[in-house]
Amino acid sequence: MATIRDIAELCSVSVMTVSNILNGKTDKASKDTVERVLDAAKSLGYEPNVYARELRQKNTRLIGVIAEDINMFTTPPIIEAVMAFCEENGYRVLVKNLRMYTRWKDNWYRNDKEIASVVGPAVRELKSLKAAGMIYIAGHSRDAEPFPEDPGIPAVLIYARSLSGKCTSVLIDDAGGARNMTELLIGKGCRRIGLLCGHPDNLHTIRRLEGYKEALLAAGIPFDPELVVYGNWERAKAAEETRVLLERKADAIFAMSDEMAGGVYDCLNSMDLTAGKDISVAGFDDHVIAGYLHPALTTMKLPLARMGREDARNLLERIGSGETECPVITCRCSLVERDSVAEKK
Amino acid sequence: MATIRDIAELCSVSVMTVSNILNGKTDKASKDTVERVLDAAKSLGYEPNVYARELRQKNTRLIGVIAEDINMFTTPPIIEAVMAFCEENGYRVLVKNLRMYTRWKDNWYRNDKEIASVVGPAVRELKSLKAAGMIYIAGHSRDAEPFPEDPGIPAVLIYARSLSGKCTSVLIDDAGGARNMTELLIGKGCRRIGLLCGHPDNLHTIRRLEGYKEALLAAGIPFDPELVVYGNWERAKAAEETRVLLERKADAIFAMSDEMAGGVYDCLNSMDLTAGKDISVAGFDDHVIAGYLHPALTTMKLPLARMGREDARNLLERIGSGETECPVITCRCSLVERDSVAEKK
DNA sequence: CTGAAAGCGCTTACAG
DNA sequence: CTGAAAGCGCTTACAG
Repeated sequence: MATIRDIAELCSVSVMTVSNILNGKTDKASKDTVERVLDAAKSLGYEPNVYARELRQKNTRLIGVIAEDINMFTTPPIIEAVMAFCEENGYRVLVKNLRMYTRWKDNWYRNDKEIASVVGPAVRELKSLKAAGMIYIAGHSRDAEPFPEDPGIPAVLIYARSLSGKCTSVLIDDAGGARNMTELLIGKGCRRIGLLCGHPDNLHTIRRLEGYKEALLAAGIPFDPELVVYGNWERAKAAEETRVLLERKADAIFAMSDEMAGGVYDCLNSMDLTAGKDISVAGFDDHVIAGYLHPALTTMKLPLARMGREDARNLLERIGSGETECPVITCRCSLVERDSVAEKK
Repeated sequence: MATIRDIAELCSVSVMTVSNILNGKTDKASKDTVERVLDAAKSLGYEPNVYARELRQKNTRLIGVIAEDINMFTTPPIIEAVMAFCEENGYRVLVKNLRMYTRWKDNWYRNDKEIASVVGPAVRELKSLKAAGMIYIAGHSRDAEPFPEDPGIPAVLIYARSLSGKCTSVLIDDAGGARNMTELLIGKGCRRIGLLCGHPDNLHTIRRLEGYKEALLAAGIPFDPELVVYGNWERAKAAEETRVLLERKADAIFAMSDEMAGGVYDCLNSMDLTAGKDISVAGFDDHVIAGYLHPALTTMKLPLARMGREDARNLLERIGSGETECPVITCRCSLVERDSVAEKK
């Protein structure tokens, strides 16, 4: 590996001139020298030694990403977008995977103390690596404070809301997505839209419920609490709750996740009913399964890539500007119409 | 951040004594000193400066992972397993995502030159980071040489086969998986098993076809080339080919991927036929969609986590031992029986 | 059992 | 426009 010194010797200049030129401070040297140094660097295949540079400088070009679980279907598209943006802007990205799901199955998000015991070391490692910024990708929306001791560097939360306001938060427009889906259903003539929710205390649940109510209100349809049932984001429970909704004469079922919509289909199948024919069914997420359910599921697509990009953009901006204001950024979902919602006869 | 020097001053010893002790060379110091230094390190919250260490040492504790695309469903579980194993053994993992799919859609694996133009910089970066080892995660099986110029450090390929033998290759036992699935089908009484393949020149295709033939041979069933059709791993084409297979009186359809099995279901649905009732259908992968297809799809689960672990294990072993022999490691699939295969009446 | 010195490859004031 | 010197935090021979 060629070093700055090799270049200096080759060009008969000092290492610091080379350093200056390589760092773009070309006004400090004559055009001739600049050219000779640049040529030499190229011909020697010079690559700066990251360790030497970062040891000396206080600021690195490293962004640390902490993902609660890269096996959750929402995480890889976000990471991909974050990496793309950061790398285009000359930052390296280091991903730490907390493996929450493997560790504790579904129970992990109930236990903030255990989470802290896993997040802590990851944050410490990134700080000892002198990361210029940190991105925390939560598995789902909630109020969270992954950096209890002030991170000390710009930080962004995706999918979670920071209570302290010390991090930017990037969130899904849950209310808007649910409102739009409910409007679609109303437009098709549905009047008794059953809402199959996730856990009651979950932020996605709360916001999507708001959106549902807004749409009803705007259409002048009275809100009937009987038509709102709670599941646990899982397929099996969703199938059970579907039966309840059907007994209550729902003429459409809007599930808050595609996996739960899978449960709705299970129930319909067992009763020889068909989505989009006997009853309209809608999901949320645009998970891969949506297109393979039969009939294909109409759903709201999560703006994962956009969230990743907005997130990285905000972070790099704050790193560059020293801005300390941390906004809450909300990204819109988009409707994907397939075959499970039909005009009501 | 506390440094080695702070500890030295606090304990009134030299920095090198501290360095020795912190690196486990405790035989070079008195028990008393060891204890005092360790205590001081803990109370100061000492974290070694990675940059300083890696600058000085030739060997780092960094494993570089290059993924062709982390959005492929096979990749995250592999990365997760790799990270888990490496971190348990004190290695950091840096993931580079090549974003092949985003760049070139489905065409990327046909163009080795363009691939090289993207892989090259990633490899160079990892080498300039002095990675102790490299892992390349391909999107699918093929003969590949991601490190055309000798990597110079231990390297492992997942999902691809190295022709040069300069990398360990970790592969799926495609032949075994296909053999087992075919045996299952034969055991259920099927005699005309239609095989819905991927691209003809693809390694998965070739090996799974072998396994299929082996099972037929063992059962004394003559191989009928009419029952083998080729798709392109995609759903739509698979639906078309299913029709061909049905015309040729297949009594079961074994699709080489779950996504193609989705196409089989599309065709059956359009003809009012049901998998597991009118005809047996089997897939390969155990992709999430398998459980949401209706009836749920019987398939072969890919050993992704095991591949990741075996891979990391081999790499760390070779880093530790200096062993240069590069084995080809094959991991078995496991059968997941659901509802799409039934006893033939 | 312990330490003084050199050096990894770079950047940062400072001087000329 | 150019350079000599110091130093980032650590480890590596070498000496005592």
